[in-house]
Order: sequence, then C-alpha cells, then structure tokens
Amino acid sequence: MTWDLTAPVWEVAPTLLGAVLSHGPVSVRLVEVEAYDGGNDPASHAYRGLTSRNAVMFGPPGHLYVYFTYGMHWAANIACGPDGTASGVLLRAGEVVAGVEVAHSRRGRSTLRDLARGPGRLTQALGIDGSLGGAAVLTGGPVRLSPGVAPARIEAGPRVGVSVAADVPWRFWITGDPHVSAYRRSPRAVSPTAATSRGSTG
DNA sequence: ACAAGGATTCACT
DNA sequence: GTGAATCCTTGTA
Repeated sequence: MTWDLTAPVWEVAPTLLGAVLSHGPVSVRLVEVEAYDGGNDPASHAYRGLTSRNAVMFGPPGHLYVYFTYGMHWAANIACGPDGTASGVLLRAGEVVAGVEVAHSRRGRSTLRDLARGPGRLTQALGIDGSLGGAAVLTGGPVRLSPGVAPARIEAGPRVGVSVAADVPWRFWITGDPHVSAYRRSPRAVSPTAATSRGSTG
C-alpha cells in the first residue's frame, strides 16, 4: 500500500513528509514539500496549459517532473492528480539517510545538515537531473519513493520563491526538523505584510 | 527569431 | 545577513 496520488494535491503533499526517496546509493527522507495545483494555481508551471516542459505533470501520477531553474539548479516534483490533471508536489528539502558519502562528494563542501536542505541541493545530493524527468517513482525505476517514519507533527505555511498566490499555505514541513530549508520569501512577492511564520525555527 | 523572467544557491562580511 | 551569477523556457512578432 502506498499513496493515493489522485487525491487533491494539497492533501497528498503532507502525506509525502517522512517518505524516503532513493536514487542509487543515496536516500533522502523528505522533510519539506510544496503543493502546486496545476491549472487552478497561478504559481504552477502548468497554470498556462500544456507545454513540452511541464508535460509530465499532465500525465499519470507518480512520475518525476524535473525542471531547470535560475540557470543552474534542478528541482524535482512528483506529478499528482489523475491522468490529465497537472498538479504536482515540489520536493524542497530532506535528510540524507543513506549514501551520505556519495551525497557529500556530489555536494562538495557542505555540512551534513545542508546536504539536501533546499530544492536544488536535494536533487544534487540524489544525483537527479533532467535526464530523469518522467521517471516513475512508485514502480521500481531508478528513482524510488518508499514509506518511511511518519513525522510526529506537521506545519503548513506560505510557499517559498513564489511571486503569486504566496498566501496559500501549501508549503508543508516537519515541525522542528533541522533539515527544513530556511524560510525566505520571494523577492518578487507582492505583499510584505503577511509573512510571519518561519520554517526552520519550529 | 527575440526578449523577459525565474518554485535558488554560494561566497563573503 | 546580503549580493551576484547563470541559462533555459515561454510568449509574441
């Protein structure tokens, strides 16, 4: 028994916390995720419809949507919703629970805590890049998602780095976990008034 | 074919 | 805590 990824993405996202994502020798326990609701969500890459980049999100759930951003970083999402619905969950941060040495060698100079703390760092630690886009994570491919230790407590708050709909509390993290990335509101975010919560301090 | 923007990270102070 | 670097994707002509 695994996950029902066809449920609304904001319900699926928190259930991924504590799960373990593995690629080769490296495994990461997810501690922070964000939900994106496709066509209904102005912050989603799929908001404007199907393109060659976001096509994976429109397909069946359980596949990896990997995209390149800021000219240097890869970010990984798990496509959710039934086939034809373009929702997804962005994997923002995790704790490396296996293959620490490999992850560390990929990350170069980095503390244990920072190995997968942040979307770009997470993909780098796992060795995930665009070539794995579209890979299924629940059916025994190179990248696998498996159940882990359920988190004791979960918090929700505004999403990070999103310039629109930043007030929707669709960022989920494990309360008090040191591997959650530092909260940093998008420099392009509109209203500076609503930001109160802080991710890493718990 | 061209121009604009981005779901970030790193090094330095 | 703050500033700078990077190139791919998308929409429009």
